[in-house]
Amino acid sequence: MLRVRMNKIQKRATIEDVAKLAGVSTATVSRVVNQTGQVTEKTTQRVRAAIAEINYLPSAGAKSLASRKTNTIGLLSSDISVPFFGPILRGIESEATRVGYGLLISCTQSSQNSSKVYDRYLGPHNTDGLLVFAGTLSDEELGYLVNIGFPLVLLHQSSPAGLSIPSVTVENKDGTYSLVNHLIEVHGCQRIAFLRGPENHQDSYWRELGYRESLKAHSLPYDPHLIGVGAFNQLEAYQTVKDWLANGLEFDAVFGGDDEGAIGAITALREAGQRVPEDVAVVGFDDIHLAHYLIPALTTVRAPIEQAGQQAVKQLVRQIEKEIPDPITMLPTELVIRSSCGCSSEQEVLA
Amino acid sequence: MLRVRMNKIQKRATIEDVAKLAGVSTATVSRVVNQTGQVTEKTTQRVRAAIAEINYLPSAGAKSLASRKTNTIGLLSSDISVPFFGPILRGIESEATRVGYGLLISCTQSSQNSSKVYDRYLGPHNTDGLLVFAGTLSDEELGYLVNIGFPLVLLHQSSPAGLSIPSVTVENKDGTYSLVNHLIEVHGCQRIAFLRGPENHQDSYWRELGYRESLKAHSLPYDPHLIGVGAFNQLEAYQTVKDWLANGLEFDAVFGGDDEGAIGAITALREAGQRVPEDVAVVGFDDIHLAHYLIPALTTVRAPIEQAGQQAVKQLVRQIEKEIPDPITMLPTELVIRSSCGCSSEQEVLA
DNA sequence: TTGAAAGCGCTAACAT
DNA sequence: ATGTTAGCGCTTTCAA
Repeated sequence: MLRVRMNKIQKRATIEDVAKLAGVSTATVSRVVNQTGQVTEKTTQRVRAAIAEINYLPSAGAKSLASRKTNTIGLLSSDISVPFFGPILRGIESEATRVGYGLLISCTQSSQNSSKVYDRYLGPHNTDGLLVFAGTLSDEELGYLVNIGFPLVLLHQSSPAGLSIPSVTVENKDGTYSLVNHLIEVHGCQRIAFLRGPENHQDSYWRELGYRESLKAHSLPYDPHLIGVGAFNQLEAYQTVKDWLANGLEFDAVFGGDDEGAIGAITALREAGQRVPEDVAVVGFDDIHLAHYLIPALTTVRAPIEQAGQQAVKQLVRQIEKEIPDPITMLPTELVIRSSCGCSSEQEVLA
Repeated sequence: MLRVRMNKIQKRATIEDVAKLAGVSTATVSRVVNQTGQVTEKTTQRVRAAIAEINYLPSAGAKSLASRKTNTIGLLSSDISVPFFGPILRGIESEATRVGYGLLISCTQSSQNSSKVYDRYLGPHNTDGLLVFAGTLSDEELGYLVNIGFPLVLLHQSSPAGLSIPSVTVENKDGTYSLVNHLIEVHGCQRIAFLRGPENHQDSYWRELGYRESLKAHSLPYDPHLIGVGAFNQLEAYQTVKDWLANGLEFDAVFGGDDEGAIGAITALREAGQRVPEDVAVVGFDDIHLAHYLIPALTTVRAPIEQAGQQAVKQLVRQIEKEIPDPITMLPTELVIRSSCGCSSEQEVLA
């Protein structure tokens, strides 16, 4: 008795129901729904009314079967919990919605079933194109997809040689260049240590380049002793700096490679009784939420992550619509000066 | 000349191609793909070989059209960038993948088109069920969906009266109760201020209840003057505490309502020259990433967010499979004691 | 401007 | 154990 009217297995309204109700053919309903072809204003009204009346919503499955288009894009990411995933997803979602695409997402621990393209969760069978985060698909898989003409955009990773897949990234080199310039020009740093990111990581590569170019631009020597493993990871950075300190390495600044690396460095420095920034300046990259709240607040580089997501979708949609995408989209970064470099920053905790 | 072999508009392999290649009927291919019905080992092999050879992947659209099942669940969220979105999404994604469902996500600024259920991005037309974050769907919309028998799970929000939609949340009351107990029992706090969260927010409600129960359990009076607006927001919390201080309100502890509120409180206290935790203890709720790094490190309450995501998917899938879901899933929280309450916490920056 | 009808690629009876 | 076949709900020529 508690389950009155529970058995309403009424199937959902179909285009045919609408057609019948409006007294037109399904073709006409399709025309007004998709705004394709000419339909009298009057007919259009009737159809719309019918649609509203029975709460009609076109079946996505039937639609894509008939039109060979899913109107959905896929996002492939290796780890959803990287700090900038939120902002980038936000950018992707808003842009996808804006241009009328659904967003299907999936995490993949890469290098597992690397060549089994055919049992992927995301692909030509359920999406019109894929946004591929760094490290989620092997070159082989990418090659396969490119080969069958499937739209792809690389995020935070440039295209493997051979395949020319459009990619969108941020200006790592420029950002680092400005950052290191600041250390040298404003704070007079002379021996700037650098905590390198993970091997084979594009960001690491370009940041190191920016670091070197800045040194060169100021006629400062590149000293390999000042280069260590940071791996974009607090603990590794901490260990490296601790070792440096134990070995008596001299330096007046540390670029952590990223903000996590900078935090690790600060921790090590502090444990060794060094003051930041008085004794050693420390800077990071990424401007994670936390950077703002550290004491001292971290000087770092900010990238327009959300825009990167939007751009990626734009480039992908271009391909889906058979237009030519930009081969590379490189978003500008911005220096965020706080206190850890030695600048005195205003109270910005509640900025 | 640069575009050799560009025109490969070869359409994707279909089940028929596989059938032909393997010398069987499409029904048999369907059987081996979906592991439904009996098929000889030998035939199975042939089919699998054919599938692998032409890289066959069943069209999702055709599949759902024929089977009336999308094998996809939808996630509706109002704001993708709340701090715990990462972990919860991670839980949702992993569980969805585990049970063989795709994940479609969409953000909705609620209270816009509130009743236009039929032009929603996510719904019965493209998903088998929806995970609904607090504040994304109006009661009316929820009612409509419940009414047509569409599987729903509420996240971080309990069911509106009338509709009995399964929900999964965390133990806000218990968590707060333990937290306040700690302040009273361990640190001897007597006048504990409370920064209330947003109006009509479920978390606010239960946290306040936990706060009051703890006071009562220790025969401490409930003083309305000690209750203020925190709104789960740094700035608001900051203002409130600043006002309190200006007005000479006396208190020996502040529960920020959440971690953001706690941060706002700490800022205000510090500006007024008060020391935390020596003069005033401050505690939060959520254990955001940042909590760990604050100075002093924030004592707070941690919820198993990722598990909440998993549970939500589990409950949703139960409904999709016509099983009975748990009406309410309440995940336990855990007290995280650091320094801001007055405890001396070990160095845990690199924990 | 509108309708009829042939698929789209798959599943699920029903046969065999 | 396997094949035949009738849809699933939509789009899209082609006619009218």
